[in-house]
Amino acid sequence: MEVLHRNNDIIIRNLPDFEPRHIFECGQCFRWDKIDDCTYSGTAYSRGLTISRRENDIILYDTTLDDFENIWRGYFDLDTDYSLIKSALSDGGVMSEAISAGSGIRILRQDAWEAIISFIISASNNIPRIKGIISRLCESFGDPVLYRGEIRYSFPAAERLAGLSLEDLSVIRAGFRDKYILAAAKAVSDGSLNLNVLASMSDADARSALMKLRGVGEKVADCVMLFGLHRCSAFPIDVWVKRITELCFFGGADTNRSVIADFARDRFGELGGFAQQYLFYWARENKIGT
DNA sequence: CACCAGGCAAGCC
DNA sequence: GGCTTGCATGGT
Repeated sequence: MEVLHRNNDIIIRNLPDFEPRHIFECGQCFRWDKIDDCTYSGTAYSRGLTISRRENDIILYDTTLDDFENIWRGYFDLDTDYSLIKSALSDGGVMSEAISAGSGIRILRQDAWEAIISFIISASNNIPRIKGIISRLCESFGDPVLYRGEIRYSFPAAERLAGLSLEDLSVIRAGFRDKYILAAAKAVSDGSLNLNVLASMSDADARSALMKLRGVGEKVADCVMLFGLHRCSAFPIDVWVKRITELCFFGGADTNRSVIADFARDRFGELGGFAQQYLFYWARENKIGT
């Protein structure tokens, strides 16, 4: 991986296993929008960015070497070798098919607080609407962020949301999830859920600490584990993953989520989260079960 | 225009 | 413990 800094752009030469469409359309994040087939633009860690693939190069537009090293290098998980992960998960069967479909997926290292709120909002919701609610949340309560002459908004801090009333929050139209958002904000801002401590906990302890929050069950907790804490053994089982695993590994039979979770732990182990993302992307791309 | 969405909590047995 | 039901809102 060779990193060049030209004008205001960062160019990464010959970066394999990186496809913006796969990364941003696999359901892990909600603040990136498609510009064209190879280009997405979004906001993370209070920074705007447009990122594009040109052949084997990745271009990060209008950013700095400091932000690349301090934010984007980690955010895009650039120091992880996805070729190793993919070959370990390949089975010559359905996993190889799924990996082939989403070969450029990477698991973003997102902010834990943003992941908590984003996946509380995701419950019984569809992706376009989740994005809309989060967008209104940031525009209403985040801080302005300037990028390429455009005003964007940071993800609002827990302390900011903790001071709101349900009526204040009603502008984002989150439905029944509004009270969960406020309760989580209060828990984080008053220290009853300390995110620094959470990051240092064992997987089991972190998961059960998350599940003490209202609106956080097993699936949402696993999404926060995987996307917000980068605990890569987590295997969130949503409707898509349930359908695709039943179809591929249980002969299409309706299967209890705890049975699927046990299967995933045995089959994928520490790579469960990667397997889940390839399966999720593949299932959605092929509209499995719809 | 019904149906359902990257579920969860509460209430039941 | 496992199974049902209500939940706010709007995308398809």
